[in-house]
Formats: sequence, C-alpha cells, structure tokens
Amino acid sequence: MDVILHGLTDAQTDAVTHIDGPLLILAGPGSGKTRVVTHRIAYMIRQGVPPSQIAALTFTNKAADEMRARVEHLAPGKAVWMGTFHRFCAQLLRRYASMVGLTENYSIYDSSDAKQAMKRAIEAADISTSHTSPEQIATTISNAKNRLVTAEMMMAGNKRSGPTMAAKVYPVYQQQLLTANAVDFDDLLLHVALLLKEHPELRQELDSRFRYILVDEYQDTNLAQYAIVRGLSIDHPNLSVTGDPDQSIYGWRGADINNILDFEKDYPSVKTVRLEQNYRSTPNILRAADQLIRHNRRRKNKELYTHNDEGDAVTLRIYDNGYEEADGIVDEIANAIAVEGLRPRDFAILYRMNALSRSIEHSMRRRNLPYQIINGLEFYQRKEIKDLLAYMHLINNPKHDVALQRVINTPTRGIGTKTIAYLRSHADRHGITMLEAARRVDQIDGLAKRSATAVKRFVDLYDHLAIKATATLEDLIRSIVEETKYEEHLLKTVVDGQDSSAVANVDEFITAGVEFDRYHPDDGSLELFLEQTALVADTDAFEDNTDRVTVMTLHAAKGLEFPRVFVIGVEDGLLPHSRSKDTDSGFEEERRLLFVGITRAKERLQLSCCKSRTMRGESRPAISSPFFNELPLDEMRRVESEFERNWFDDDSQDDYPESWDLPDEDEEDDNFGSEAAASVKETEQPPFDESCQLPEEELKELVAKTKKKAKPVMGLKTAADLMSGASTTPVTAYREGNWVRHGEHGEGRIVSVTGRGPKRTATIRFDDGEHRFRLAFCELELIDS
DNA sequence: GTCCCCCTTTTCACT
DNA sequence: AAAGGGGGAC
Repeated sequence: MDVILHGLTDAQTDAVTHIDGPLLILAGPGSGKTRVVTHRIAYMIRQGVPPSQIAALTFTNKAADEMRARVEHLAPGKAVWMGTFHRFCAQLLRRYASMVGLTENYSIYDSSDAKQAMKRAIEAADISTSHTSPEQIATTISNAKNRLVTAEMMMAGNKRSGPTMAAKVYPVYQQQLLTANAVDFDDLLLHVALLLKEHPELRQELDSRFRYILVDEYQDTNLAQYAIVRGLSIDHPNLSVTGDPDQSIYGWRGADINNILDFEKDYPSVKTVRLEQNYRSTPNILRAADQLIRHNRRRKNKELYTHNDEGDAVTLRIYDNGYEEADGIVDEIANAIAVEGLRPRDFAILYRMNALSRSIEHSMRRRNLPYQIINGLEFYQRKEIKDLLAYMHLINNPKHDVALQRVINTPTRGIGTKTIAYLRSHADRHGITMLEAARRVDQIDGLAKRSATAVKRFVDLYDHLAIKATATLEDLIRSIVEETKYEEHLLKTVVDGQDSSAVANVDEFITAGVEFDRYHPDDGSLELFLEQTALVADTDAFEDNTDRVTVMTLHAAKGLEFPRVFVIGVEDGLLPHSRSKDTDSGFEEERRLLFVGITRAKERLQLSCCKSRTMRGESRPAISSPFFNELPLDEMRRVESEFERNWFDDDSQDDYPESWDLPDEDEEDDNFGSEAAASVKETEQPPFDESCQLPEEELKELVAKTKKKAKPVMGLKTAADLMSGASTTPVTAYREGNWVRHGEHGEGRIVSVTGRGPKRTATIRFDDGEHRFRLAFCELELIDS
C-alpha cells in the first residue's frame, strides 16, 4: 500500500480518493479531518491534477501553514495555493484592483483604522448619534457586507421608514474608503464576491484557474465567502468542503450554518462522507460532549464514537473566586508536571473572554510556569508599532487618511486637532486626500500661519521618507525611526515607571523587518509586508512546538488539541455570554462553543466556575452555567473547593441551578472595593508611613512618571516573588482583612483600602499601631489572604 | 496648541 | 480594569 492511502479507514479513503465533483466531508471533532484533506490533495496531484489548479482555503494562517507542511511532506515541491479566505481575496484584489476603483497598492484597514474611518464618515454624513452609537452603525454595516448587501441595496431596502442611520452612513463610509484607496476586512470578501458576480468573463477565467477548491471549516463561512467559492465552482464544480455544524461558532461574524446544512441542496450531485470516529478523546470526554450537544435543536444528528481507553472522569469544579480558580489550576498543572512527568505543552486553559486571562497570567508568573497567551492586544496593536506602521502605510499609500491623521502629529510637531480638522474638511470639500490637502495648505482659509508652516514641514518630512519606499524594510523602518526622532519621542512621553518596553518593541519591529527582508529577497515589498501584518490573526501566534502551557479563548482553540484541558468561567452570563443567550440561535452557538472546548481534550478535562467573579472592577456573585445540567453529571467528578459538598442535588430539576450562598462573615473578599472601604475620608487617615515608602525623592519621581496611560508599578514584591525573580503580586490582592508582613512593623491586618490605581492606599493595624501605606510603591509581603 | 487630570463608558468571541 | 473624551491650566 502506498503512503497516501495507507492506514486510512474506509470512510477516509472514500473522501481522499474523490477527485471530481462536489464533496462534503462532515467531520466530527478529532476525526482526522486535516489528515484526510492533506492526503486528498496529495492524491489529487498524484492522479494528475496540476497543483496550480488547486486552492485550499482556511480561516487562519496557522491552519494553512499546518496543511502546507503536511502536503509538502506527502507531495514535496508542489505549489498548491493555501491560505486564508482573506489573504486569497487580498491577492485577487491586488490584481484586479482597478475593477473596483482601487489601485494595486490599496491598504487594508484594521479594525481600529476602520473605527476611525467610521467616525469620520458619521461626522461627514451629518448623522446624530443620539439614538445609536458608532459601534452599532459599524456592526450593522459589517453585517450587511457579510450578507453581500451594498450601500445602494441598503438604501433601497427600507423605503417606508426612510433609510436608517447605518444606511445613510454606509455610502459615505464606502466612498471615503475608496478615496483613501483602502478596504476594511469585510470589503476584502465583498469586493471579490461582487467582482465575480458582475464580471462573468473574469469569473469564468478564475473558475478554470482554480478548478479544485477545498474549504476548511465550512460551517464558519458567511454569505460573502459562500458566494466566492460558489462563483469559482460553476464550470468546474470540484468543490470540496469540510466542516462540522456542531462547531459553528462564528455566527456573530455573519457565518451562516445553513451553508453547510444546505450544501447538499446547492450541489445535488454531492458525495457526502461522514467521519464520526474520534481518535482524540477518551469516551468520558466524548460522552460529555455528545450529551451536551444533543440539546441543540438545529443540527444534523451525528454518532460520535471512539475506541480509545476509558480514561478519567471529567471533573466539574467550583472555586470561591477567580483568583482561587487560577491558583488552583496552575498549582494542579505544576503538580502534574512535577509528579506525573507531564510537560507544560500538554495543558491548555480555555475561556470565553480574554479578560479572564489576567488572573491566569498572574498565577502562571507566580508559579514560574512557562505559558503562551493567545490574545487580542498583541504586538501589532501596540501604540508604538501602530505609529511606525502608519508611517509605512502612508508611504505605501499616500491616500491612507487614517494613517496620516495618526502620524501627522506623532511625535508632536505643533499640528493639533484644530489644524487636522481644517485639513480634513478641506479634503472632504474638494474630494481629495488629506495629504493632498496638506500640500495645498496655503489654500486653506482661516488656518494660522504657524500651523501652515508646521504642516509644510511635515509634508517635507514625508516626501523625504517616501524616497525609501522601495528600499529594504530595515532601511525604511530605521529611517522613519531616526528622521522622526521617534525614540526620543517615546522616551519623553511614554516614560511609564515600568520599563523601556516601548523602545524594545521598536527594536523588535526592526527585527521583524530584517527577517522579512531575508525571507523575501526578491519579491519583498512594502505592500506585501503591510498586507501580511494586516492579516495576521491572534490565533496565528500559537506555537505548537514550544513547551509552554497554552492560555486562550475557546474560539481560538478550535482545531487544536491538548492532553489536558481546563475550561474556566463556565458561568451563566459568561458561557453562555449574556449578550448571546437571549436568542435560541445565540444560545445554541454558546453551547457549541462549550462543545468545542470539551472536545479539545484528549485525556483529561476540567470545567470550572466560581461563586463570585471580579469583572470590570467589581466582584459579583456568579451562577454556574445552565450547560452544566446538560452534562452526564452522574459519571463526572464533582469538586467544590474548601469542603466537599455534593452539589446539584438530584432533585434539582430546574433548568437553571440556584446560585450558591455567598460566603459568610469571615470572608470579606467580596467587600473589596465596596462603598464602605471607599468612603473612608482621607482626612481622617493617619499620615503615610514613610518607613515603608521609597525615599521621598524617588517616590515623587515615580509618581510623576506614572502618567495617565502608563503602567505604574502596580504590584508588590512578596517574599515568594523575590525568590522567583520577576513577578509581583497585584496590588488588588491587598484587601481588607488580609494579613501582611512589613520589615519594620511586623505582621499586621489591613483595616481599610481606599483609592484607585497608584493612589491606592491601605491602612494597616500592626502591634505598634495603625500605619498608612501607598500600596503601589511599598514593599509588603502578603501572608494570608 | 499641548498636556494633564478626571470623568464616563464599555460591555464577547476574530479576519 | 481600561480606554476614550472633555475641560481646564499653561
């Protein structure tokens, strides 16, 4: 038997050897889907399909990379197009830009660029936002784009009641994007979909250029994506899609689960293959997943089964609060590594919201466990990186107004909001870009001469930098940094008492440029670099060949697997999320999300919730998720921290379990930050205890440095921290009632805590009386919380 | 025009 | 908790 077909089950072989005609692969979690897809590509090539006629579309670069690596292994050196939908479209659009009114150096706005542009459009459309918010309008327009609704269609849509706010803003926003030679994420898909629809000859050409199309995660495609693959599969309907309706979790992004549920209707001659055997999880885990997902009404039934060993019971666990949850789990991981010889890479901690990563991160640091957090605020979102990128964007695409507004006064050069507003309105009035307006600054009435001079100076600077547009990236970035005196600017403004991480980030960015230069010696271009940075996804940051605990959202975890998985915050309002639980479809999607989380686990799984959780600065009682009652509780291990109690009495038939009683008097944790603590009058406080403070000079300096956005030293070194090196205990861990140790006064109990941020102070009662400390800048050791 | 402080708002997941 | 906006001081 050959390497391509060896070791495949009958169903898998069926799928792999299907070449022509539509194919639907319904693949349950852990059913070897990627294996089937990659082997199929290799098989197709071996059967004579030219690799250049194959395109494999995925949702993340990571998935594409993995696919590429595996195909390369089976069929070395074959140039199959693999990548994300967005990248596929970006490249097509690059080529056919003029057909939609763009030029090939168009820019891709990221979400914050788009937000800025949206605000400007709302302003220009002269819409009052009293009954709606820019976010709402943006969401409405985004949804419209995902459903292939154009501005004209939306305008025509509601003739009776007159156009909605969003319908009025949409054409303005779109026009401004065109003027800026830019697209937003949704446009990448929309433009290409419309291109295929409106230009039959182009559609035909591309259809035969990409005769074989494979789509991964088909359950997550939206109408625009559907239209694109459909348009490319009319003359050559060799479309194969892979997916699992039970793992559809992107409805909020316009994904239409009907695309996969109705695939057989769209392509009557389809061959359907079901992959239901699971090679990943233990029966215990699979049963939990299966029983949960059976509660969804709108689904295709699927029998999941596995021949794996029984394994351990799934654990359900209640913690008192988020800190204990984080500490408990991290301790357990550390323990398992020490005792059972597991590796950090064997573990994943998953949650619904990025906000939950904070406590985990603290605990990880304290335990000195290596971890990787895959979350939103990544490198390219950092202010200093966005600044430099904006310069590059503007150089690549002089029409990029958002970039211009970002850099025109960064570093500050005397061009304030007023002047920028003049430029903007002049640009809007004459239908030109803001850079053009800046060049004609003399024609703008009412602008102070001084401002005009500053603007001219900026234009000169820009023109000087623009010479470097075709230089290497390293050269370009270094020029920008030097000629704008960017690092001096950083040192002046971003002096957060913390460190010089901003400058370090700039260095790292230069390194990224150097690497790009090396990786693209010939085809390297500013354009390509900017496209790549615009289209990197959070999940792309995941590294699977590193030995670290993975911490990420349930969404980001799709497609991955880990021997041991912890899903935290399985609470009502969190999972299901309060914004999603009110509609049936939303609620079912949340259930699928938990299903995805559960099925990431190979050997062991714990789902946990807390009795109280601190969110957005305040602690509130939490209720366990209604999904708990949909699990096979009888066979699961149920643990409550502190004392074992059999929760979920068998007679509780309610859909929603009751909330647990709040902790009793001894536990004042939940009063933290409460009115009582905050209302203590400052004047009645004893003066600061200088013995705990840094020397006054130093303190003043630190306080002075602690500017608005800067991250002050918001933590205290504890003895344990000092031993382990880097990390600190968050100031918020110092609450009323907790015991601390101080070098001079000995042990004391925190009487009250007032103030926020760096001004947070604590009054502590020691044997020698009460003393008051400014928490952010003194060293206390937390001994008992 | 710029900087800084204070107040208000925010509500999720991601390309 | 964190970011953005408004208003006041220089």
